[in-house]
Amino acid sequence: MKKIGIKDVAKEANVSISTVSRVFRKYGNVPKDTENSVLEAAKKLQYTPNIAAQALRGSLNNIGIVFTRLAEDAFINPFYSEVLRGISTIIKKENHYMQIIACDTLEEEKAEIRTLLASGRVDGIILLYSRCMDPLIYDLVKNESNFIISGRVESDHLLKDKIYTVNTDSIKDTYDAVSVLINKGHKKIALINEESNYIVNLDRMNGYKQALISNGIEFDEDLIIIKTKNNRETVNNIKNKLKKHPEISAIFAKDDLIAAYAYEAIKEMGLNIPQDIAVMGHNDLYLASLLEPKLSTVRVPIFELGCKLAENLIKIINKEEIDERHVVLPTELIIRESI
Amino acid sequence: MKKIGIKDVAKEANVSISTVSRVFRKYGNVPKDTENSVLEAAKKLQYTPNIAAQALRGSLNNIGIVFTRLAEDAFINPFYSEVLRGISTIIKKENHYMQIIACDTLEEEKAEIRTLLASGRVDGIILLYSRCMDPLIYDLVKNESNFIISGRVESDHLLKDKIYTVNTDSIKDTYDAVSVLINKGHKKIALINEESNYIVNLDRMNGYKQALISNGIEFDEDLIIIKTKNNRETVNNIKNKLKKHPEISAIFAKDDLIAAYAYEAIKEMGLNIPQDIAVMGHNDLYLASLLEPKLSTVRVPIFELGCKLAENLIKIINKEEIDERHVVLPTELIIRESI
DNA sequence: AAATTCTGTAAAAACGTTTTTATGAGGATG
DNA sequence: CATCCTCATAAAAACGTTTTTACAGAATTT
Repeated sequence: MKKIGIKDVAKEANVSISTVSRVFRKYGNVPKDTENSVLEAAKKLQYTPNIAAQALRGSLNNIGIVFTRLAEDAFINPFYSEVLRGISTIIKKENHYMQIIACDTLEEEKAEIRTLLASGRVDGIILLYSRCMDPLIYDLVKNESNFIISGRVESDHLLKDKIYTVNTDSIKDTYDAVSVLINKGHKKIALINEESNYIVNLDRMNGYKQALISNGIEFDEDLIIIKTKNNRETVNNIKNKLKKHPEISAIFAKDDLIAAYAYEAIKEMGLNIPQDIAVMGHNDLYLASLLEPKLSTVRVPIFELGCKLAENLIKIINKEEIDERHVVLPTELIIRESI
Repeated sequence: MKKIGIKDVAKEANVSISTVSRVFRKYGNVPKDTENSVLEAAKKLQYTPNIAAQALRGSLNNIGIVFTRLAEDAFINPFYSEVLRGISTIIKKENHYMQIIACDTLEEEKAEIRTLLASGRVDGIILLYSRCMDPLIYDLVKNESNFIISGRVESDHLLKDKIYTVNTDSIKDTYDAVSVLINKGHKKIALINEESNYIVNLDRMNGYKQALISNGIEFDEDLIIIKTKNNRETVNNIKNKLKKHPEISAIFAKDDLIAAYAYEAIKEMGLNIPQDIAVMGHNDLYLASLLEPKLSTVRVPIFELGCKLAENLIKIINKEEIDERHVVLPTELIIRESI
């Protein structure tokens, strides 16, 4: 089955190649009847413009979405699904396409992104994370690449005024959430966090600490639990911590998914939520209201986050004005049954 | 910043364009020292081949992944995340890329897929679903498009021998799962299913019916609950059904996510799982073991499903031999605490 | 009526590769 | 020493568009 191109349409319609092109590109200067005969010929031949040829003159209108961490972890958290949904909504409206990027190592990631951008496969990328002092950022800025970050960079980052982000105020969110626990009378509050090389996790820690301090509670390093890759291990770590510190009466989990592990640990120990231990999560995944008792958490407008990321990235690509370089979205404390 | 191309590299290395190309394409007939000077020049100039130009001669090496249903629903079920993870693993190994496709209407979907394939943006597509008598299938076969289906088509589908699928034996899985409930003594078993225009849902219904019949239990249309878009509504529908038929002692849910709604309904009614009502799910999402009590379910090798889909699609694209046109993956009954 | 502008279209250049064809220099063969 | 290979490379064609430039002929202005 021979591929049909603009040339065939031109022949069929008895016009030149350029006329066909200007009909499709809406270039103007083509009378109605000529346009009609071209359109008719195109329809008859089922003509679809070749995207590679178009891209050779312009762009593929592709944007890359970078899932970080090992590919293993990349898609598991429903958070990502929801961001994706937001991105997809905008991307489509703007006639762009989404390319998924998930790498196994940081080195691979950097090389892959470089190639993707340099080769023109994508016009820009969305980083769905923010690592501390990420060399990738420097690389991207140096190459004047189009990109936007979900999250934020260090407050004193040298390139802060050259990059774009969409974020929630993670420190304040955590501060508020932990404060609620404190106001309920909890004095010993454990924090379950993830690896500290992601800014968001630093922020959680920071908000947690500040809440304690500003309420006159001493920060105790030993009340921090770090989630490991092995879920069972995480549950056991939580149990051990609870055994070691029976005075712990509340837990703040960095993410609802992690809060679920806390639930598991607590229940396995025969304790009750919230009577024995209160639990607070973060993100308000749909999971939160399925847990028993229903999880109190911080609602993050994940879908809107995705939309804003896509919206602004496209503006960046088109060199349009962006009002806010660093967008901060509002969150909401959702109190359910777990505290 | 001027974009540098093969021409610049050629000039830098004092060779012709074709020599540079054959170095990169490993075409042979180029001595080590020439090769080295080309490579050096390329490195110095940070040359990356333009993907659009390459694609104009060959292909973009893109495959499209079609999420069906409204974009709203597309990404919510962790099932899709997991399939995606599998696909991504293979795709990368084969030096291909993934394009996400999610449409709002069937009409849009058909047009979009047609354009995507005809324009050369993607070389083939993976359909993450299988609709009954889907006109799209006919369209794809007629156009000799490369595609593969997650799921299966009707047993007597005219094009059955022209398409490729990867699936689990959904009828048998359901049959087995429901049989377990029956063997435990349950006689009135409700089924929570989804819209009947997807083959997988038909299969669930079919397996359910056959299990009943072969155990001498009469099928009762009124024990079927269809999930609606509104989650709260679904929970209420389940509650109403349980009130109307207090003799119901077990529920089989088409999907773990739906089983979670059953949990909610049962708990809100003050009943206990599994003492009052046993619940069985399907898919073994990570959610299943987080629910309280832990959900019994059918484990589907979702990751492997994704891998196989990608593997075979790439074979189809490369016109390689495929041993099985319709791959059926094994499943496993996981009995936890909910029955 | 001549000069100018406008319209509609064609021709051609350009995009950056890959691949086919051509070519010239040595080397081997008769 | 003429012929034929082989090797390394260059030149050119091709991929399918978009866009610039060119050019007739019609319409308008002077």
